[in-house]
This record gives sequence, C-alpha cells and structure tokens, in this order.
Amino acid sequence: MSNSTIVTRFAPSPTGYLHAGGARTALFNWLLARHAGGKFLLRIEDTDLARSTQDAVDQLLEDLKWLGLKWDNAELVYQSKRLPIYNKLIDGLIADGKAYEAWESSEELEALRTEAAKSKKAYIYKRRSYSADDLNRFRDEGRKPVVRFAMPVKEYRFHDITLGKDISQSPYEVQDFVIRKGDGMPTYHFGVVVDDAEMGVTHVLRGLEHLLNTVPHIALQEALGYPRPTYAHLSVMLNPETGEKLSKRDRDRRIRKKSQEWMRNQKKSIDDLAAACGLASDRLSDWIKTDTMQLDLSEQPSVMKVVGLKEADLPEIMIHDFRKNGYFPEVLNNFLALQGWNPGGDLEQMSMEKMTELFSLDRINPSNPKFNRDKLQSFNTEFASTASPARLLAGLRDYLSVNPDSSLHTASDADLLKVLEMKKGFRTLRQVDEASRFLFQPDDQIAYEPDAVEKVLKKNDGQGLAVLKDLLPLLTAVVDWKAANIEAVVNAYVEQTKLGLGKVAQPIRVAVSGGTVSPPIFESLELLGKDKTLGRINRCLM
RNA sequence: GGCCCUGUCGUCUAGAGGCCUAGGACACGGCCCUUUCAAGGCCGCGACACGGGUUCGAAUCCCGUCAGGGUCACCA
Repeated sequence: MSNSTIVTRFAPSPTGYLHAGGARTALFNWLLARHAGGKFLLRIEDTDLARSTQDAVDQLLEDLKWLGLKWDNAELVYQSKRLPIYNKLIDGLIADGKAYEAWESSEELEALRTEAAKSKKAYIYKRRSYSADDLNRFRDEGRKPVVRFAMPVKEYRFHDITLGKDISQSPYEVQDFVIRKGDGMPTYHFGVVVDDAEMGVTHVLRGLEHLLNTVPHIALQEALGYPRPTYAHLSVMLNPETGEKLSKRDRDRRIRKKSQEWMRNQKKSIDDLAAACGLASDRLSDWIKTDTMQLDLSEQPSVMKVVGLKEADLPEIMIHDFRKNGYFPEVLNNFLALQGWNPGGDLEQMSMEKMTELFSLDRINPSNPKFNRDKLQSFNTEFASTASPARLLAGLRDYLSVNPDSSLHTASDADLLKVLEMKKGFRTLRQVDEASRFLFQPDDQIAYEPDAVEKVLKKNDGQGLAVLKDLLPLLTAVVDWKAANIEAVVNAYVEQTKLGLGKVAQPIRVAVSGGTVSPPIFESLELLGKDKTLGRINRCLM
C-alpha cells in the first residue's frame, strides 16, 4: 500500500437503523474509496453508553449490507473497546499540560449558559483554578471530573473541498472542550481524531453539521502530532415539509399530527386513543403534547392502525423504510448520490459501477437539498422496467423478507414472476404486493369495497350482477383455463351483448379482487385458477 | 441571539465571463394509447432572490440586503 492510497471511513454511532443522511455519507465515502482504489473502513462510535446497543449495531450493518456498501476492515472497530488507548493519550496530554481536569457540574455549566443566553452571547468556557479546599469538597460530593483539552488560543484555518475554500475561526471563539467524560469515556471529538489517525484515514467526508467541529479536531491533531486529513463536508438533507434537517423524528411527527386530527374529527379524548391502541394513557398523553418525545418503534403500529395511517403514508427516513416500501438498493444509492453530487451534464441514472467510475470530490454541491421522493419513485420505476426477471424476483423476495405480513409469502417463485410480469410498470414492490394480494388471499379475506360494489355491481338494477350471472356458465365451460381462452369467451359475450368490455371486465374485477383496480384481468384470472374465480363470482351472486 | 454555511424552474440539478431568447430529470397540465390502475409516447407550463458595482459583455467575479439552513452538550 503506497502512502498516496485514499482511505475513507464511515463512523456512525449505533442508535438504530441507518437513516438516509447517514447512508449518503457512507455512500460518498465508499464511492471515493472505490473510485480511487483505496479503502473504505467502518468504525462504530459507541462512546455514548446510554444510547448504544448491539441491536442498533446489527441494524446498521444490515442496512449497509443491503445497500451494498461493503467495508474493507475485516474486524469492526468499536470505540468502546479502545479505552486504554484513549486514556494513555489523554494522560499524556495532561502530563504535558495540554489538558486538565475540570470539576464543574452539568448544572453549573447549564446555569452559566443560560446566563450567557440572557445577554445574547454564546457561552465560552473559561478555565478555572481550584483551591485544595474546592477539590476536597468536590471529591467529598462524589463529583467526577471531566478532562478538557487546553486549546491554544489562535486563529484556526482549514480547507474544505466541497465548499472549495478555507474556513477559519477567530481566536475569540476558541474554548477548551471536553475530551474525557465523567464516566471515563472519550468524547466524540477525541475518539474521531485518534481513530482517524490510527486507521490511516486520509479523507473525511461528513455532514455539514460537523463543519465547525473541525476546529477542535485540527487542534487535537496538532497537539498529538497527527497529520491532517482532507476534509469535505456534505450538505444536510432537508425535510421538504418542514425545511429542517431530515430526521428520524419526522415519522413520529406525522403520526402525532394524524392522531391529533383523529381525536378532533372523531371527538375522542386521549384516553379513548390510548384504550384503542392498548397503550398507557399517561404515556400517550405526554407524547401527544410534546414534540420532543417519540413513540417506540414497537408502539407506533398500534397507534397508526387506530388513526388510519399506513406504512406507506409515513415519510421514509431510514434505509429500512425504503426497503420495506419496495425500493431497490441500487436505485436508492443512485438517488442519494444525486442529493449533492452529479457527474455533470445530463446523466442521472447510473449503476453503482458508473457512479464509482465518475465520482469526484470537486463535483459535490454545498447547498442543502430538500429530500423529495417523487424522483426516487420514478427512478425505481425505470429501473424495474429494465431489470431482469431474476433481479426483480430477488428484489421481491427481499421485500417479503422485511414484510412478514404480506400474503404473497405463500406464492411460488413461478407465481411471483407472473405477478411481476403482470404488474410491469410498477413503481415500488409494495405496489406489486398490494395489487396482487387478492390472488393469494383465502376467499374469506377478500375485502369488498362498498363503493366498488355499489358502482360496479348494484347500480342500474344490478347490471353488474346480471353480467356475472350470464358469465358464470360461460366461464364454467372453459376447459383449458388460460388467459387467452378466458378472454375469448368474455369477448364473445361482449360482442353478443354489445355492452363494451369495461361493463363486463369491471364486475369480474370487483368479484375476484374486491375493488376496481387490479392487474390485467384475464392473466389475473388464470393465476387465480378456475375454482377460485368461479367461487368468488358465486359468492357475489348469493 | 453569536458564529458558520448556502441561495438557477415547485423539487434535484447543468452552467467555471460571451456557447444561455438558461439545458436535463422529477412533479404538474394537455393530448394519444387503454378492460381498471399504472407504465409508455408526444406537446406544454416553469427559474438565474433583490440592489449596487467590476467589465465591451455577468446566472457566472466583488460588496450589501434579504431569505433558508447548520451549530453553539460530560450526543455524536
């Protein structure tokens, strides 16, 4: 490995499923490394003991694998396992007088900040000296000190590639920041700097929210004698509805909003809602009032069901959401890449290989894009229309693996392939699922839409029903149950009655599917089978 | 509020002083196709935030205004 090899990394903190913003950051790092023939490393930043769980790590890894972003380090780097390394370094800094113990409690600091806010100023930590008495008192109180890095006071300046310019911070902004927390864990700032250096990271691509964090980082690099990596900060993706940073919380917000509407429209109280959901009333009441509290992933479905929200109604934020809603990973990557990067000219739809070939840092855009899913859907549609049957089948199977409730589970690969073919032009795999559900559901689970029954079957003195009645013996007579044969019989009937295909096909459609929308009817009937088709028509006539 | 970043159609963007009466994609509207819903084909609508400079010439450079976003933790 030569010195010029590019090494990038993705360093998420494990707090649940990967979200779109994180995925884009991972993708850009991956793309840069692959393009340059370098390495893409993965590190788990689990220094926040309260929030990090192994479950979250597993979910993260699953999403990354699904996206196809393979990392090159065989052994995952967990910061929580590297404490001795950090501590040795921190103790060294203290010995050199470059860091020191600070004893202020969170409450004291909080008070100082509020005071600063009152006079409309940013609070800047100032180092204090403690008397021996102070120290004794703190220890008696059981306080745990943090370690702060003594920032050399000067102007800091670094170059950012995506911004294409130098960013600087004045000496007046400089403040001593915490590098070791009271619980003995290093802070994010310390962990990144040390690990990036030790892992040989040459390029740091991260969200723009980290732009000013770079200042403490370069200060630490200077103190520790590390080289400075190349920095490229990525724009933040915005929620098109709120205009704010795309956040996992956005889904919860949608549920809350809908719940409030539900209560208003149905004239129900929070207790009614809680009862209907089977959740604790006081918990729900806390949740509905504040924007800061979120429902657990396990609680969301029951509330959604009660207030009438479907999975597809929620904004997809997490990669897992996109997977559940039936997007293809290569399409999602393509779309994510376009949020802030493009190869120039008119080229938009690209394979991973093409993106890898064309990727370059100087084509990254610094302005914040609003994350609008319309185009993603269109890309998904386009991809599906050109993908091989094998690819589509694999996609559908993957979709089913994260949608355990789908009735398509009982279908064979051959049937799934037929469904995929019938639904050609579909946008998401979820549409394939929902549109063809009736083909695999037991007869008694078909839900008849009242509007459809009224309009197509009962209207005009039950004209639709009359058609079904006529059709029943004709269809019964079909020996070889194939779409073409069924079509021939139905067409002959249409010809004879001069009703028009619409007047005949729609009643059949409602009878077998319960609604007015389905895949092409004759293929559907073939797949459904003769017995089930006749049975469902009979049920309508009874 | 301080500090920082950004500002081309509704959205994602092309555009590196003349190739720009600003190109593409999505969305939207219309027409065609059609047994439903889609998909598809054709056509259309639609933007350089504003004000000053610099220049023979500015979407492109500079300044200001305005707007949007980020950040101000013992979270990352």
